[in-house]
Amino acid sequence: MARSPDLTPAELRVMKALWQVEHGTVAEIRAELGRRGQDLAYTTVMTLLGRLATKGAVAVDKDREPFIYRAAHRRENVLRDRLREFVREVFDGQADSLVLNLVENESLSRAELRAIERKIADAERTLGKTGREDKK
Amino acid sequence: MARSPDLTPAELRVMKALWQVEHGTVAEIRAELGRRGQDLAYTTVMTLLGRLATKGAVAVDKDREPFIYRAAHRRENVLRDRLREFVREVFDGQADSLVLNLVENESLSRAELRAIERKIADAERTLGKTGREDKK
DNA sequence: CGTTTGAAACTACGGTTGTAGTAATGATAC
DNA sequence: GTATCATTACTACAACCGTAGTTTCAAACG
Repeated sequence: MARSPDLTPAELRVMKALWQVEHGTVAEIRAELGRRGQDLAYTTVMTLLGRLATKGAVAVDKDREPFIYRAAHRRENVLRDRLREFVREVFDGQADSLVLNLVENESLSRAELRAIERKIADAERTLGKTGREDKK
Repeated sequence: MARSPDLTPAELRVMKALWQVEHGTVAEIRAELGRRGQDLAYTTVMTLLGRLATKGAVAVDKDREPFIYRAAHRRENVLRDRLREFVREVFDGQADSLVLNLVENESLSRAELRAIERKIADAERTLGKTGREDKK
């Protein structure tokens, strides 16, 4: 299912700027990065975009100049994959342990906790509907 | 409060082996890594332990030879810090968004969801007790 | 047209990471 | 006590990362 490519931290920051602007030229993406407190030389942004293009993380429209860049993967999918990876590498796949960690160490406001409770209720209902049972 | 040092993926794997064995020689740690499917040359493990020692992530007892290594930070603290970092870098600090992501994308069994609900209830009670209000 | 200019392409470079080989050294086994 | 073995110390090295400079080129200006 078209795994989203591995991104370095700097590359991820570029992707975020790109998701923000939807699509744009190097200059525009650079400007967005600047707005986010990440000031990079024009050529640095080019280098990063070039690397991202090589990885297939961004698509480049070279018909018009300056080239127009656009993300090749949806933000939510990339974040989902990163999270999966993180859960595996750091929490040995124990997603629940990660969540408990967050719930216990402040990190979440009351409203956020409520929102999560709601989602959990939904998720449990879905599990019930599909007859899915507990793992292991 | 003594931030735990930055660890590369390979270094983290060594730390995990170390936490598992509590303390040990290079050979012992290497064996534990092997048990976890991570076969490395003896000297590679040494190199990593050396780097970790330089960073202050492990303490070395050089009184007896072979040296005895031991983690300088508690596992839970290191994981907590890694998680914090991850939430910031990938989810822009939106811990709730991360959790929702997990709850929505399978990842959690029914039992795990229940456990989380319990923890949330606890957390909300604590928030109430301390009179802490929602952020923002 | 010759020149400036904006952008793309290519090159660079020091630091980190993962992995390990070689050298030195001290303890061990005969 | 000398050959062997375990351990540590030092060195290596290619790939990757973050950052950016230099070169090239084509269009736009005047």
